[in-house]
Amino acid sequence: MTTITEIAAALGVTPSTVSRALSGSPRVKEATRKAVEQKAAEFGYERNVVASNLRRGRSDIVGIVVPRIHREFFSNVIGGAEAVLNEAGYNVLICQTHERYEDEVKALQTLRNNRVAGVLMSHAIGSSDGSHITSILGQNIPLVQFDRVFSKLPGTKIVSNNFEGAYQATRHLLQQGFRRIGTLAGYMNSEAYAQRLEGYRKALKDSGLEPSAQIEFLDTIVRETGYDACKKALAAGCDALYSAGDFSALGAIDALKEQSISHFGIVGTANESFTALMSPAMSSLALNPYEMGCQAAQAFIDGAQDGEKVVPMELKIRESSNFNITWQK
Amino acid sequence: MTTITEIAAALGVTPSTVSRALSGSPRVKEATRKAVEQKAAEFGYERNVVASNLRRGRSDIVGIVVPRIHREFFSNVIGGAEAVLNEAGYNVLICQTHERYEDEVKALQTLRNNRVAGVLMSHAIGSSDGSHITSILGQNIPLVQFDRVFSKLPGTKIVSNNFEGAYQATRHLLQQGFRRIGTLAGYMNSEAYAQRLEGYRKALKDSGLEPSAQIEFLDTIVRETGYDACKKALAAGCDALYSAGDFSALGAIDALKEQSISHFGIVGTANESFTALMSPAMSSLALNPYEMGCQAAQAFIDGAQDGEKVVPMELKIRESSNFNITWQK
DNA sequence: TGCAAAGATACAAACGTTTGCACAAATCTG
DNA sequence: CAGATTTGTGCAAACGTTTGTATCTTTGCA
Repeated sequence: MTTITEIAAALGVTPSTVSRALSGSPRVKEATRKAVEQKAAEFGYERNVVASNLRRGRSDIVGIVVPRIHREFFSNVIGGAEAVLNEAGYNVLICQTHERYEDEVKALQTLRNNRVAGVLMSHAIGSSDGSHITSILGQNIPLVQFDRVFSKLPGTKIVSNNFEGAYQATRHLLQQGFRRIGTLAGYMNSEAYAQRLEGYRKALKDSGLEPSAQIEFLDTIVRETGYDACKKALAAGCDALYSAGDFSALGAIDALKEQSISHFGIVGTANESFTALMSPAMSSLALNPYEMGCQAAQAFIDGAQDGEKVVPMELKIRESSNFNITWQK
Repeated sequence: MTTITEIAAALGVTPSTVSRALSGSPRVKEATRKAVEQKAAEFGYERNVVASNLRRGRSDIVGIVVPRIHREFFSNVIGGAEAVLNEAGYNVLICQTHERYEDEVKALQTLRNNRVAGVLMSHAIGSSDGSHITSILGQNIPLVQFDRVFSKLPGTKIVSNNFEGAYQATRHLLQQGFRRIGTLAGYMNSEAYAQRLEGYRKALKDSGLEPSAQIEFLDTIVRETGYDACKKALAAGCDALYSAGDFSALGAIDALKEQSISHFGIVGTANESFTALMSPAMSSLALNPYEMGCQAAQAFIDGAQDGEKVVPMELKIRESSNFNITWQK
């Protein structure tokens, strides 16, 4: 690997001049810049970013921390963020927390130790308050949160209109004719889930129905827990469920198919691609992950001011919320 | 951020001693090591990996290059690799190529410039020979390829038994009673796809059938091209398709449902999760991505010797390959 | 007790870049 | 044309570690 020192030697100038020439400083003659650029090309020079980062005290790497990359939602956020960041000259270091607090701490430490330029993150279910985040990142590493955010932390937060969305989804079920609607509600240490629960409750109230803790199934976000909760919902006389996640809705459908239930509506959340492909197709409250990723990246580039940006959700109406549905294997 | 120099000063020793103490060198007295470790803990010291990497000429980051992370196959490979690599003290830098040669070149340059410890990759469809890979990475960065590999390149290759798998999948269709079986065949600059095509052909020949270029639909890996190819297959009198990918198989199914075809079998490849959830459920030749990721990571850790490791595929038999199937919307 | 061997630490250079400051040359001003 | 300003380059330190070599201190053994 050639260095700026070698280029400098070949041209009879100093490394400083080469450095300035290559980084576009105005303090170098146009002719020298040309000469340097030519020699650099000739030698196949590429800046040693490790040295550069050490000297500058920061890197062009932006860390993205997500619970799991294979969730479509997150991989699409990453896709959006990456597109914007690459365009702006940043690279992306992706860390998974597997929903565990310990892994989240490790990931943040890794990113800080690598002196990343910033962090975009969606916190793990296992981390119930954000104090570790700021204490690890300190003052110098800008933070942008998306989807699952701790609103008391500094920096920009990119969120969905969870309250509105859940309200619409629940109202849609009511309009279809369902009357006793339960919810698979996720974890309450996540503000996103808490807001969805509130939206669901508001929709019930606005229709003159009283929310009941008996049919609010907390902490259900995976297929298995969705299955279990749905059985309880059936026992409790529900005829529909608004699920704050698609996988728990899938589990609920497992239960419905198993018992060949009729007139039981389901709306999930996230619009994972399987929802459109399964049969009957699942209605789902779509997030807009790619857009959220773009906005998170842009917020970082713009300097991560405090504040919240809302990306709207969109209800995708399919067969699972049709009143006349019969669930069969 | 505290440095080893500060710790050294606080203890009245030199930075070298601190460095050695913290990195477990046998050349420091046990008492000093204890003292150093205690002070480090007290100061909340964390090694500046950027400086460390510069000095050592390499980092603990392993680059993973994939076409797209939101393909389940790849995100699961990444998951497996990450598990093994984290365990061994490495971090993971993920790059997407979006199937484009130019992006692949950029990704590899980024990784090299960051002095990654190694690269695990699955090449883009757009890159038709691997010469750029070795020329960018050079001698010092070990390379492990997985799934889509260039076999002439040095380093370990982790592959599926594509030939065997496609042979079994096609034979399964034959055994079900299908007689004119076409294939949605992917891109021939990828050895994995080429081998699947060969396996398919062999299965036909072994049943006394002659492969025909007319019903081998090359370059079809996405939903749209699968749809188009299936229409041609129907026109050509096919009664089944072995598809080298799941998304093209999905497109084919779109065409079958549109025309309410009966007795037409489909087997896809990759076992994306939607295949089991859709209805009728799609038979698919499952890869073993998590295991491939683990093996790729392990091969890197073990030193990336030349050679090939084969991870077996497994045929998941579902409804789409049942002879009596009728496709309906 | 003396001397060699081993053990522990210090010294200093190096990794490759960036950047404040100094300085020289070129240009401008009156 | 002298002095002031601008422009272009060099010098040298710094970023925080790591590591080969040198130096000093123990320890062991005769």
